Amino acid sequence: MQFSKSTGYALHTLIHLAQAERGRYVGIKELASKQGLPESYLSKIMSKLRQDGIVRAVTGASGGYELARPGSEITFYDVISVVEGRQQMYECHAANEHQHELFAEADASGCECLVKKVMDGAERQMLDYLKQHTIQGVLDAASFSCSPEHRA
Amino acid sequence: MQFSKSTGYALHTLIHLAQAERGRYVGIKELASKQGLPESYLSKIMSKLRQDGIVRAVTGASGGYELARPGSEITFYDVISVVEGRQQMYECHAANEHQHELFAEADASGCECLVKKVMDGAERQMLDYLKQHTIQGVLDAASFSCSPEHRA
DNA sequence: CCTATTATAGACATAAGATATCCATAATAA
DNA sequence: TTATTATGGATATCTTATGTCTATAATAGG
Repeated sequence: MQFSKSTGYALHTLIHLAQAERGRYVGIKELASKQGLPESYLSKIMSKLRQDGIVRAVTGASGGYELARPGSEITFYDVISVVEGRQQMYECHAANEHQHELFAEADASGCECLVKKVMDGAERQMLDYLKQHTIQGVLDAASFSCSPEHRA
Repeated sequence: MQFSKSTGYALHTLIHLAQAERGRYVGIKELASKQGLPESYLSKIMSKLRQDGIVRAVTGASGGYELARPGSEITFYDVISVVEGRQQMYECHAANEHQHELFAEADASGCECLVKKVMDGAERQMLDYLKQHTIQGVLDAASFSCSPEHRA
């Protein structure tokens, strides 16, 4: 039950891009070396982010990546859905025919597995929170909470 | 980013135990067959739950398992922590020496990685929700939402 | 005491997914 | 034309989840 490393890589990379001056394309070398991780691997993650419209990519000399929209419009949820995939966190694997009758009345009444109901509720709490936090939000928090005044 | 099947097995099993009459020990055969899953595997999960004080076990003929405390005092959180382990869902793997200065001032000022801060917040939302839901709560919801009156 | 039953623990096997590497190709700027 | 850079596919490695098997210990009942 852990987020993959890829998720962390993606988030840190997007923050890096959000800090780059607008119009400049940042290459995979710079992005990877800043975090001390393999370029080829980060490439794949960036490729996903591009296919999902979170970043734009330009091939060729002086090419690279840039955010496809402002950091204030890229939520943690957006990023995580792409990298982790969109399956739900809980799947009920109990064999229906053996499962207790209380939890297996889906077709008749719409009464689904109540364990799943709770688990889905928990997931929703987390996702809602992630939807409320953006890449830009982290940068704003950083300039505040790490400012000399705040730290003094 | 999925809960393991083991978590589902554990939750369904505990609900089964909560429904058994008090003082009766339910054996692994019954618990496993109800869900259509291998006994040896469920054994291991039950063993963990016992070591963590969620169920009691009795060996020998007519032995088996029972809840160690009322279902109203066993939260989803309790169960999931045991089965999934207690590590946090997000670990920051960015190499500190390469990471952007904004997020690597932990020792000096207590200003930790702000990505992690958001991710930990998200996790907390989910765990709080899971702490508010109990095994007994599911049974109560079942007798209500699946009752003939409600379904009519 | 003997036997059947049941949980426990460890070793082992298998499958799946995450992480990573490598290479050939396409696109682009200079 | 050349150097640079992203892309995509194939492959390798490592870890974790899942599942199986066996020997052992504990207990109830005869």
